[in-house]
Parts: sequence; structure tokens; C-alpha cells
Amino acid sequence: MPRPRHQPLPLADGPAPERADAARNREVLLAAARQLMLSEGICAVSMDRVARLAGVGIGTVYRRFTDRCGLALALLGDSERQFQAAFLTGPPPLGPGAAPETRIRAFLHCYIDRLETDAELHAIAETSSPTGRYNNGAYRTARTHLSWLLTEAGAQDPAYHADALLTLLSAGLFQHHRHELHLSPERIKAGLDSLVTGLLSQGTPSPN
Amino acid sequence: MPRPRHQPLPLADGPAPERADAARNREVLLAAARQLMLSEGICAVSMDRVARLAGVGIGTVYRRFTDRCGLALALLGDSERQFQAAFLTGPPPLGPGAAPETRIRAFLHCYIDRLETDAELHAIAETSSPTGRYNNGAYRTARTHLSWLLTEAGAQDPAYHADALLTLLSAGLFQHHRHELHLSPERIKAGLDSLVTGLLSQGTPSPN
DNA sequence: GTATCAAACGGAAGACGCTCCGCTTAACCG
DNA sequence: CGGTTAAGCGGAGCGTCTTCCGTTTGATAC
Repeated sequence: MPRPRHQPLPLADGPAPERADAARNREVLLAAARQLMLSEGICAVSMDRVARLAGVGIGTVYRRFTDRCGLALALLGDSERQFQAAFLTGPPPLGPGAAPETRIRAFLHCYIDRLETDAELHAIAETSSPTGRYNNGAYRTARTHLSWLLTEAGAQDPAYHADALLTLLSAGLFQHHRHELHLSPERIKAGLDSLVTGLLSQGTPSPN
Repeated sequence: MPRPRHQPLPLADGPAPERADAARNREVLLAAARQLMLSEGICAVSMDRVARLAGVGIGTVYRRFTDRCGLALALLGDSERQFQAAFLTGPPPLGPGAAPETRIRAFLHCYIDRLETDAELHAIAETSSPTGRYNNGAYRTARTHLSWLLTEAGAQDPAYHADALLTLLSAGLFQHHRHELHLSPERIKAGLDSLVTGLLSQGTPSPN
């Protein structure tokens, strides 16, 4: 009969502690993926090759990262954490202190800058199911934040428009604008800016 | 020595005439794909099964439709042609005759209705490369049209905002809104409408 | 009818994502 | 330390998309 496992600390249970070998493998795998990416480009980062370069079985890659998108998301983890810290608790204009509208623009500009450096990785991270993009922690945090800023700024329908703005930050659209239509990042930011202006020109008919 | 082929009619050369067996196979394959879709759902529509049900080799499917997205696009062909006819030459509010702003809204609403009936097929059609969605005839026609309407309506930066609006009509976002957030089609249309209002509230400062 | 050739065909083979399941091992307890 | 258990591991195998290339065939000219 399976005896109930004793709970050493019933307080503050996170999403489950990771065993030592698991944590080790996570790092080894991320390192392998990064190396593959740097030396041969994104296309070379297949689950199979990452596993072999890391010296583990494929099953392990999936156990650690769920799927290819999960691996991409993990590779973006540092960038993501930095970004979140910046818009949640960092200095203005991105962080608290600036006017909501200013923060929204800063958020969008910063996101475009992130795409400029890591568009391909973002593209993979958005690849799973059609709705996969909308179902991960990073997306939800961003949406919640944007939605709140839009509310603060007095916009109509913040929930819808938060999703709308984030959809305009999809890697696919960015790559199309950037590398097929040859728009500069500034041009893209300007487009987003005018959209924000439009969004905020309604809602609060006159902010007096 | 290869003798030069005689040209029967040097006038009006289309994108290349399709040989009889090729045209026949195209129809057989589309029928097979439709049947599979109706009887077992979109997931059952794999290139392999379509080929077998049609009684041809897989190579033929690829020769006729290039890839899976091409097949999906072909399945949407009728709907697409109807839609194009409607907004290019049909009656108002979608076609010529109504005010540009009215036509823009009608365009978006109509697109949402199309997604409501064929979201899954659209999702597959948007699946190829990250930028695949932006590189097919249907997309380009829609973009040109929207861009022109935006110009007529006096919007700023019509080129950018045409892409923006079309990106908000992606199947992935629609499915997320519709089936995960449980928004009604009307709710989605309202969101798009308020965006359009914002877009057009600038540009022409006062249309007098 | 016959010759010719580009177009079309078929299906084997490759690459990749992902699943499944039997075996191994870290972690914890007494 | 030895027992117990959940977590982790490995890799064969499946399904799918896609490519490649040798063979076949429809269309045309003569």
C-alpha cells in the first residue's frame, strides 16, 4: 500500500520543484539549442539535433519543454523576464510613473525592438496551434498589462484592443513588414503609434 | 536536336494552360478533400489520405497544389471568388456606391462571417511560413482593396493599416476570441468597428 | 499515323515533430 | 542504510509534410 509522502513544508508550494538531474538537463539542452542556433541558424534547431548535441534522448527534450514552441519560449526566457521587469517595475516611460498612453507606446516600441533581435525565435514560439500564441504565460502577462494601461488611458473596450495590439506584434507580420516590404522599425512603430492615437481619441470624449 | 515548338496562338498567354489529365485530377482531388473534411473533419485532410481517396499518387497532390496551404486555399477558392466579386463589383454596402468608411466596415464584417463558417480552413491556409499568409493572391487583393478604401476615407498611412486590419482577421485570433474567450461574432465586429472609428478620426482633421 | 517533348504522374525516401512505455534514479523517510 | 515512490530518462516508432526522380502521357507538328 502506497504510504502518503510526508510534506516537509506545506507552505508556499510553487509549480513543483525540479529534480537535480532534470534541472541539469534543462541547462544542457538550452546551451545546446543556443549553440546550434548561433552556428547554423534557427533551422538547425530541431528537437532531434538538440537532443543529440546535448547527449540526451529526445524524450527528455519533450519532458523539459513540452514541444518545439516551449523550447523557443524557454530560449526567449531571459529576454522575456527582463521585459516584464521593465514594464512592471522598471523606470518610466516603460514602467510605472509615466502616463498610461506614454507607457503603451513605450511597450509597443520595446516589443518591436525585441522582434528586431529575435524575430525568428518569436516566430517559432508562435507556431504551435492556431491559438497557441494566445495561451502562454508571457502572452497573458502582456495582455493583462496592456489591457490595464488601456483602461487607465480611458480607451473603449480595453480587453479587445489589448489582443488587437498584441496581434499586431506577431512575428509573422513583423517579418513581412521588415523583410518583404522593407519597412524600418521606426516606420512600424509609427504605424502602431497612429493606431494608438486613434484608439485613445475616442472613449474619453474630452479629458477635462 | 530539340526542334522549337510551334506557337499556335502567340496572343493572350495566361498563367499556362492546364493539361486535360491535370485538370481532371485537380477536380478529383478537391472532391476527395471536401468529402474527407465533411465526413471526418479537417484533421483527416492529410495530403496522404486525399491522394489515396482520389486514387492518385501523393506527388500529384503536390504538383497541383504546391503544399498543404495551397490545397486549403483551393478549397476556399469558391468562397474567395465570391467575396472578391462582392467587394469589387457587387452592390453596396460592400461594393462600389457606399461611402469608403461604410465599405471598410462591411468588408470586415463580411470577413468575420467567412471565418465563422471556415475558420479551420483559413487557419490551415495561414500555416505555411510565418510570412506565408501575406504572400498569396487572395491576401494581396484584399490588402490593395482595403488600402485604397482607407485612402479614400482619408486615413493616415493606409498601407500600414490595411495590413493591420487584415492581421486582425487572422484565423488564429478569431478562434481565440470566438472559442476560448467566447466572444460573439458581433462583439468581434464591434471591436473592429471601434478600431476603424479611431483610424478615421485622425487623418482628415475635419472633413469640411 | 508517328515523332517529339514538356507536362504530369507515382511512390519511395527523407526529415521532423511528437507519443508511448519500460527502465532508471533522485529524493525522501524511518 | 534500505525501502519506496514519483519523476525522469531513452529511443523505437508513428504520422505527416515534402522532395526527388524515373516513367508515362497528352498535345502538337508534320
